[in-house]
Amino acid sequence: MAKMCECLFPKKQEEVWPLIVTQNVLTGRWKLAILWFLNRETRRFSEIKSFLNDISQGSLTKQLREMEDHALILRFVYPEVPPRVEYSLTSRGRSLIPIIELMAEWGKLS
Amino acid sequence: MAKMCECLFPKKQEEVWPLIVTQNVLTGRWKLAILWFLNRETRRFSEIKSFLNDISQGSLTKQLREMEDHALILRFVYPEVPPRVEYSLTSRGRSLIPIIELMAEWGKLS
DNA sequence: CCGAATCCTCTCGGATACTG
DNA sequence: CAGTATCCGAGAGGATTCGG
Repeated sequence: MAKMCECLFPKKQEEVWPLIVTQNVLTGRWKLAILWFLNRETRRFSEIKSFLNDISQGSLTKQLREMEDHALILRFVYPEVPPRVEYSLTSRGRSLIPIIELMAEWGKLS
Repeated sequence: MAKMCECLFPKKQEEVWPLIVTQNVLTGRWKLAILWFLNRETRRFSEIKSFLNDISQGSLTKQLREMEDHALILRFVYPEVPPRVEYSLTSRGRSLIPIIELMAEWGKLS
């Protein structure tokens, strides 16, 4: 979404804060699609990358890190060579799925 | 959201298109807040501006134009001097409110 | 295979000044 | 009061290279 950000609203607009919180968490070019994709099942880095087939490795890493920081996804590194890394939704991340689905619904009808 | 954009997914990922459509429509620093605000009632330009009290006139105009282009809001100009302009949700815009509310809910609990 | 580090580009949004 | 026109800076995201 263009940019969703860390805006501060004054006291009297406190009611919109929660909305902005969610906006900030979901802001990022690929995050919605990633959530959508991980909802199906746990996925490897390379699987996500090929699903979003226009994304660069660097960008994907950034998006995943941010989502991990926001506690939306879990990162598990297998102690293997070559490395294998799997990403899955946390319960917090999974709690965003209803929003994703509503958005998908809306987009279908539009 | 940071940037929500006009990504093209290949055939096999067609299922995410609708999600991306919605993302594109909602992308923009102030759009969610504006939808939230206009849902209460029709508002004048200056009312919206003071609600989002950090926004500049130019930015507000841009956001509103985009939303108008996406047919989310309606713009009505009163033939007066000085000008008075009111913005309201279209039914299409109103159909986004459930999403907004879910997001607000989520932000409250987080 | 996955990711860190750089560099680079481009777009969004803010600041400012000006108009009817 | 509402809007347009310009200019500008910040930061998101892409490309590339290197490394474990």
